[in-house]
Amino acid sequence: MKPTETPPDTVQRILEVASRLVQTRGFNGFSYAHIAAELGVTKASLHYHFPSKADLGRRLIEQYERSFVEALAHIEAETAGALERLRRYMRIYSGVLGNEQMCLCGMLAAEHGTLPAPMRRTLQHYFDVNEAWLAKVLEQGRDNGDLRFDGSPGDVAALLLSSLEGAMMLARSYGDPKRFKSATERLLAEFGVPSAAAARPRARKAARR
Amino acid sequence: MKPTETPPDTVQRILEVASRLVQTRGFNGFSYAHIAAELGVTKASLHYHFPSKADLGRRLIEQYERSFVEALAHIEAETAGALERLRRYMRIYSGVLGNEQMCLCGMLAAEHGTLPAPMRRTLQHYFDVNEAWLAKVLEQGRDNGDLRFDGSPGDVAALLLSSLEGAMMLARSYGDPKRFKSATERLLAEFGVPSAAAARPRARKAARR
DNA sequence: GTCTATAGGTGGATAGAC
DNA sequence: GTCTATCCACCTATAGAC
Repeated sequence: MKPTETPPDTVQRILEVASRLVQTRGFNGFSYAHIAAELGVTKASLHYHFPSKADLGRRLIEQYERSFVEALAHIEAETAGALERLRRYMRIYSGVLGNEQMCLCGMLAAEHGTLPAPMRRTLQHYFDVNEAWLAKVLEQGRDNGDLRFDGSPGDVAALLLSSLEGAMMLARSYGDPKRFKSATERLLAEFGVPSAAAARPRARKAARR
Repeated sequence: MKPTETPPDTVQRILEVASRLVQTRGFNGFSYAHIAAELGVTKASLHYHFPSKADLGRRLIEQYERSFVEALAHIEAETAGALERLRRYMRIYSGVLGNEQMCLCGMLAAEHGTLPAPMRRTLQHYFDVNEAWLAKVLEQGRDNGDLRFDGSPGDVAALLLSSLEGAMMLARSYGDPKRFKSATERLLAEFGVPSAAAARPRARKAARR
């Protein structure tokens, strides 16, 4: 039995609203006043749960990373092929963009120059975890023949992650999610699979010139 | 002879400092006070040249786009091959990143949700111009055999631009320009040239598995 | 064109009552 | 835990002297 936990969990509600605000307006574009207004509480009570904004920011990243790690575990449990896993990975970002939001950490990466040091370190960790997961999937896929690419899995993972973040940013700026979809499909086709994406390896190359 | 122009040009000096501030701290991360302090003038005199911050922001984008258009013209004048033009294009961004700065417009794209409407429109135009130039180079390169890629030049241009912006953002966040270099080389190799990059078309593909 | 001075607002953060 | 009240730093912007 739970002893005396707050049932709807104030902390969680604050984090949810704050996360959405950062993902739409950026860390320097939202304030305690915004959160307070949306939740119908005062700024002071927010400071009770999150003493400083740097504190709030750090915990936002930590929660975001946790939810990502969970999602990645689900992907590994529910899919077998490397290509399908990459697809699912990209679909996570698709979902974020569908809500007209930017990836929390992509947004913070842009604001890196003004972030408190603790947030920078936590942010780094998020990217490291993502890149490591992608590299693992890429390597396994290459080794069992699902995927084909040149160079190290780590380098490809880094480019993949960068491209996804950039594509989200531009697609959101254009207000056109199709831009993101187009980018992900091409990335999968180029890096992932000269075999599976087109069901006929050379057919599409013939479309050149 | 020049009649009575302000020699070091106050407006230009303001724009230069402001641009650097936006590219390192973001539009919501700098203030008139920052510029004033660096130039040794007062905030009030800045407002004389740029009445509102939205005004300043819009003119920053316009100037950034102009300098880009000039650079693109130089590239077209000095190089012939599509691949070399793409390389030169990427080198522009490399130079920006080398100063530990983000692309002005990539930064603003992240902050899109909080930008004044006039800035949003001007920003869009910058991306349109870049994408159009890239698409033109890609199409010409494909038609004369310099480049090979599937799909429309426009789609590839969009991915290329997105990937570059994303790669800049992440590389700057990691404080590691090599991450950007690695990304651009791979992009050139994948999209640009199964022939020129490796001087031996199939050799690198053979490195799979 | 640049200054001083200031308006009017919002930022993050704290003290202390309830 | 949440409130009222308040602090002080900073923000964008303007008025008016020089």
